[in-house]
Amino acid sequence: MQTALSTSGLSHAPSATLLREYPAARTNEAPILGTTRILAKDEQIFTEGDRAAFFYKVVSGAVRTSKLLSDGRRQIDAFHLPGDIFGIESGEEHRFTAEALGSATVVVYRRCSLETLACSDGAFAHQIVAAMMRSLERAQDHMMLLGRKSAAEKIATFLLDMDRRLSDRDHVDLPMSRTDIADHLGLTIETVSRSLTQMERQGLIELPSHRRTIVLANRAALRSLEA
Amino acid sequence: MQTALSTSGLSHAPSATLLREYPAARTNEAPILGTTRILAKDEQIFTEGDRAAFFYKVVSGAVRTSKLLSDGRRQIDAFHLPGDIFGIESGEEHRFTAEALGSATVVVYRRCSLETLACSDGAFAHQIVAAMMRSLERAQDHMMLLGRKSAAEKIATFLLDMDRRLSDRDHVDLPMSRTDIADHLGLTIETVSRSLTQMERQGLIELPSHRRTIVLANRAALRSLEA
DNA sequence: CGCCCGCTTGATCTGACTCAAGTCAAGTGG
DNA sequence: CCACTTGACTTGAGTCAGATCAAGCGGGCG
Repeated sequence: MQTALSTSGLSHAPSATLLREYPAARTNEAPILGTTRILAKDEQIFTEGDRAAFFYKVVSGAVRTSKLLSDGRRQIDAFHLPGDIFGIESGEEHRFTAEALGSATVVVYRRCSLETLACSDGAFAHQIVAAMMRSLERAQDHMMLLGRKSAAEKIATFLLDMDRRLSDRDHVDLPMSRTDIADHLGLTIETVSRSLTQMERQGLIELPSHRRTIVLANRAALRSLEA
Repeated sequence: MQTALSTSGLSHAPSATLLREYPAARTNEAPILGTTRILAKDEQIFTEGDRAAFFYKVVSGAVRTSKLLSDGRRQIDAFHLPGDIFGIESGEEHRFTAEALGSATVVVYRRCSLETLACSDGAFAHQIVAAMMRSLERAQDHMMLLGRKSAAEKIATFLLDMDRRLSDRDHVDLPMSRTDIADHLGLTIETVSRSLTQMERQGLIELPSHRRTIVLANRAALRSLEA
């Protein structure tokens, strides 16, 4: 598996760079090598209950990790954007399903057990632990949102978060459907739609195409709505 | 680094034993020493924004960690029971408030930075990482509960979880108030109360004293209610 | 060949109505 | 007295059903 010549200028992590060496063939940079995998829209990366032999880092596109209840109700715990690591488990099995939101590319790393991790190369271990901590912090903030915020507050928080993580200047191009947003925020698709429409009426946002581009016209007002 | 002769018989963790050496004076057992601290009911251990110089393990009693919204709405992210570790942060500040539920005892450990952690003693680091992973897994399961479960399902899940974690045979002695339960499950105190009353009417539980003792009369039915 | 048009499809939006959970205000009992 | 329960009423968000919008497809035709 030969790596493309140029991964030049691909700094996709907004925060600290994690695991720089995603091209598969770059040997000796880290104790664990990664191979890239290209995914089609909605392609499944792993399911709840799968043996957790690997973990992943998003290179391009976006990934959702979700859980299902027996009757089909779904909770999307997180959206993973370029630079984000997902699929780390302490047990033997994946506790989520991971699917590509659109077409996407991920790097696959062989799982290292927690024991191995702690003893292995410090810098590498540190990156993994940092990714875990970030997941934990996001999950904790999200519990506040799910348990205590109103629909409008949830949407405002979500939009500002997406803006921060993937803003193209003044607008956000969401990689996910309304259904995904609803299942992430603990709402229904109708409530998501109505909230967005109302925010547009109030001049907080613009929805130019009835699709996935959203212009944040008044970030300050959104922030005050966030609660 | 000498290991102690005897960390005799003090296994309070229901799961894998973590950090056995809480008595303060036992030197040289681990790279980080713990001193015990005794807390009164509702005493604050740290608040959101405090410098995160220490982390903690519950010895006896119970602790809640919570976040507040500007208008006072509260979300309790977790209850910590004997053996549980809380207060680990990746940043410089605590992101939660921690308070004792009743009178409680905790061991205080000096914080080690993530960098130090990764390089330090393998067994110790492993215990910390395992505690973080457990927090993450609990948070993830709790997001499913907060986002997608009904009031009855939330209560059933909560009761079974408490039963598992501190069951005294057939009944549970809850260490927290209805208000705490409500703020943990994303409900109001009235809804918690009504749900419990209804479960009693249906014969799923018994509330002998109108207080914090709950008899789980029909665990199987509770489990099917859990969704 | 390339364009237009009608049809289909998938996603989103909207309106009318329902209901689970919240709010407010008394009780109750340990 | 304080934590908890209960009842009466309200409401935010869900459900159901249908409309709208934007793409994509395929065939006929200039």
